[in-house]
Amino acid sequence: MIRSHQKYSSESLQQAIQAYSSGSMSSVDAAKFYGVPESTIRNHKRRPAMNIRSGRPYLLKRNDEDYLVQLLLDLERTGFRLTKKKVMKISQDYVETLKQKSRELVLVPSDTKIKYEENGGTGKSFTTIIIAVNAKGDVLPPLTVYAAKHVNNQWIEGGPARSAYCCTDNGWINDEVFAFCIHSSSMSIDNMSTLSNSMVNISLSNNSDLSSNGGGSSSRYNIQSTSAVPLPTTTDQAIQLLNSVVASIEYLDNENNRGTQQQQRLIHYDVDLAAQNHLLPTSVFSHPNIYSHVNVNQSPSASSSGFSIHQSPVHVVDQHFINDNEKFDLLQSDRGVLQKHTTFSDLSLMQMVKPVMQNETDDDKDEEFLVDSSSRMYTELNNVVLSSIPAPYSLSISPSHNSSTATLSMDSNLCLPQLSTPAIAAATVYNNLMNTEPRLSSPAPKAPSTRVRQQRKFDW
DNA sequence: GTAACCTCCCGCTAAGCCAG
DNA sequence: CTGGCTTAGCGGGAGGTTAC
Repeated sequence: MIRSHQKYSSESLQQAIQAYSSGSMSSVDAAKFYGVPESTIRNHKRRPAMNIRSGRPYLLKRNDEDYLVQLLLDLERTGFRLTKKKVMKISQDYVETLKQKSRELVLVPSDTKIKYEENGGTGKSFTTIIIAVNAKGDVLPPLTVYAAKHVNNQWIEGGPARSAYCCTDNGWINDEVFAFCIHSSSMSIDNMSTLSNSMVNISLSNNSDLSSNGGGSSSRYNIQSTSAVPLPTTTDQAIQLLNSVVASIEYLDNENNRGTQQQQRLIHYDVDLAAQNHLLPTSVFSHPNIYSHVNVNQSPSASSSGFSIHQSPVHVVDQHFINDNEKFDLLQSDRGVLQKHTTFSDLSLMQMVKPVMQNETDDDKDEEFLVDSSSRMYTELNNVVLSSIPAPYSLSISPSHNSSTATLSMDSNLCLPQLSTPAIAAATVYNNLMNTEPRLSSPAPKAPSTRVRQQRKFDW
């Protein structure tokens, strides 16, 4: 028999149950009067806990569900990047809270906040802090890149003056942020940028017309011209002050577990190989001039900054011939012509990062970060002498040092993990660099690894 | 690889039926 | 008339399938 399902209203059923329960009507009379099946009326009297509806019960009441939705929307508006996992976690906690029979109400100050995430949770939520130091020792104000949609005002508290803040989806720098960094620093970087194993000659302008000049579709800045000069890997590692990964990446693969020491030995092997070929020094900053293969001269007409690099011994490499698979780590000069080679360090580094990235994908498909921070070790550059090259005054954002050299001193008392916010961490490092008096010294042995890259920490 | 869609199962209520 | 049994219908969730 096909049943007609619930053609009456909930109010009619409630009134019928009330009439039957009070004894004013029999179930038959109430069924006829309110149009509700008599068995349904009797069922509700027999089981008062029954709900008036069909199907499985909802997990949340309408009001509770609306509140949860509003909460998530508010979090998004405040710049909190919500991933699927975080939404699930918040919802689960919310449901658990509602399930508690006794909900305690407390009175707290209006500025009391809930610490949702500490130390990045899984260690994959990073905040990038970029403090640029040129070879002369000039320091640019920090750029802090948060993994969020909008910069929260609380995130910039304690940061140094003139520092810049921005957001990306994953907290890593990208092309747009790089251009923003350069633009916000109000500096002309003509002929003065060293990136990823190459010295890149970039000229930027804030041109809104991108299509006419081949600019990137997503970039607001127009790179007018570029050229690259190959540099050794060691140069790149030394100049990347805050992210100097000295390949101390441990193998996670048990079968190929070699450990940190072996990785460092491999790097040393790479450096020794370069030394045998009479190439650039093993320790870049210990060399009198890191651009020993490049004649750096003042040129009043070469660019607006009056600074140019004459690179007669080095062939300018067209950027279009550079791709991710080609590195310019070794420059063999014995034949009179510099040639590019993919070095052992590149190969080993790629082999090390690959399993980490694979594990990352398996462990957490929701997150966007590719490298597990727990498998990376960062090495500070302690008491490293920055060699001098002539630089235009326009590049000197900080008070210029009269000396031709500056010592980059990273104090061991910079307890970055104990700092509360990335902005304060940036201020600590930045102020330390600014207050360091230049002095000549030989490179000191590398200090024990310290994670300079501060994990995102919410402590509001 | 991922999102959308479909199917099946399960929990719950609605409703018909019957015996007392 | 009432209580109890049985089954249909509703809706959520898990897992599989399919399309992009």
